[in-house]
Amino acid sequence: MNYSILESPNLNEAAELIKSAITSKNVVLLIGECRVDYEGRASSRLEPGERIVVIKQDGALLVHRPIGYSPANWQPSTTMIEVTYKEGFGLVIHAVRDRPREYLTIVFTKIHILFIGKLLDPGNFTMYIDEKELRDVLVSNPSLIEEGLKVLAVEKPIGEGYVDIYAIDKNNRHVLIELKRVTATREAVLQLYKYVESYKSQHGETPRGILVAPAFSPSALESLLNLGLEYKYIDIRKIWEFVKKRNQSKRTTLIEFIKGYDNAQPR
Amino acid sequence: MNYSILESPNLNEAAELIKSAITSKNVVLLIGECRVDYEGRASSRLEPGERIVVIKQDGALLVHRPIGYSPANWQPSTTMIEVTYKEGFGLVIHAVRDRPREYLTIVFTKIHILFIGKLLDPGNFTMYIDEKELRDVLVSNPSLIEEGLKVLAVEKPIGEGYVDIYAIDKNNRHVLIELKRVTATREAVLQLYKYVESYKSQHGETPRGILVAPAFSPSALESLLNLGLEYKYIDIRKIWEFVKKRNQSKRTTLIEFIKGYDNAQPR
DNA sequence: CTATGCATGTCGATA
DNA sequence: TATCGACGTGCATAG
Repeated sequence: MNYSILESPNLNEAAELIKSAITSKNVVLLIGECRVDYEGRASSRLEPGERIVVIKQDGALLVHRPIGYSPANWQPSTTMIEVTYKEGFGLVIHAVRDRPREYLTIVFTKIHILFIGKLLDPGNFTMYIDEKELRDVLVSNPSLIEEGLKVLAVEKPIGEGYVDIYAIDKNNRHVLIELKRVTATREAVLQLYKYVESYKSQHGETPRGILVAPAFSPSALESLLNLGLEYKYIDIRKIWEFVKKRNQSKRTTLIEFIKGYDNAQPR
Repeated sequence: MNYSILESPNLNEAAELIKSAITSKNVVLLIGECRVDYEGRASSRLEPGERIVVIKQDGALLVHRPIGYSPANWQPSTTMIEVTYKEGFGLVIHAVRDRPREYLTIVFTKIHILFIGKLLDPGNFTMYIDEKELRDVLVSNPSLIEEGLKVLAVEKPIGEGYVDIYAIDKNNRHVLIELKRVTATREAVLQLYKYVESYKSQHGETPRGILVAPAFSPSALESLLNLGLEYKYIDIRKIWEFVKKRNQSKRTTLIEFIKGYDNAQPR
């Protein structure tokens, strides 16, 4: 990695370095005292304090306070960034986003650390189970939902939306299935209900509606009952087994590897 | 700020430093070559590459790639973090979250930069227009929605939820108002519909339902029509004027200040 | 390009 | 503590 790091740089000098770093698509990382204003969909002000600011190679910008997952302020990657030094004022970073039109202004009065570098990150990122993958597994193995179920369509347009799985049961009754990878709430039930109602008015036939999820909130269960809908628990671990099989799973996960490597690992 | 920074530290030494840094609630920032595995609600693997890892004072952890707003992997603040050095393997960071149970494992094979420091960040963060503020403005100025409207309640419980504004119109008809600060989708319409239906079954009287938003998706408009609900555009800029008045607006925003300071500022 | 729905969403408020 | 809904949600995908 090509990088340079400065401690307590002169703000004027820092401005020049950051400018050219952004032009040449380097990552810029600043740790220091700053304040931040934002105007756009909302409007906010962050009073002075010590923070970490990251400007990424694609113009994404993050202002991180010393606690919390989410940045206090930010700008996604579709951003024009402008850096200037204003005598007696500070180092000013303007980040402007086009759609929606949003302005972010950071003023640094003191920089402790300035890092500039080009990060080489060719590593692949793979997500093993998202909702799509869950759906694929259930479509390939509909008996995980119910014996004798036959899938007729996936993401079938019903009214204004798309039902995750459209199937027919062993009694030749049509079934609309809504999937949730996480705990299903009342919202999910209402979505399914909407599909069932749309289907009814379109086909003059009342289909079964099944909400499939690893867990259900009490209000979801209540709504299901009220609306005459069904539900089915699925075990996400069981799904994993299928995913692993599907992926031929020749590799061990890193976590398993480490567990094997050090059984004394405290937990 | 109290901090220390090391370039290309020995991994073993780094592990010790990071351990005590976490114990003493410092921010830890690493730039180097690592790989990451995650297992929890989903499951992912990130192959080796150069990244920025931040461990915050509350245990929040972020793995940032050189592009993009969002971290490739992360763990929110309710996390136990464990750091070990494994000879011939690397510096291992385990972050375990309790509910939901999730594991994040980072293995560094090379650290370019190790920053450890206690960030002092007392600065207040203020959001000037969020949905609450929008609601407050409309409650104080219901004529922005409709002439002759009188607000009866805010966040009134209806059935299983809360309608943003409950009012009565100039013809003494009750009105349920759902607010959106951004483009209203079909979801918002369904939410409003749910309130109207609940209200009807509770009071035996059909209230008007108005969806108030700065913009509406086509499907939202269609649903509104189908369900016999009304809608009203609001101009977010207009709302801002009211908010500014409400805040007495004695201060100039930082952005305005800078605009005034440097009119030659290119844009 | 817009509309739609998922997300390891996160976060805060509330019952 | 669990649930619910907002979010400057961001983001990918489909039409």
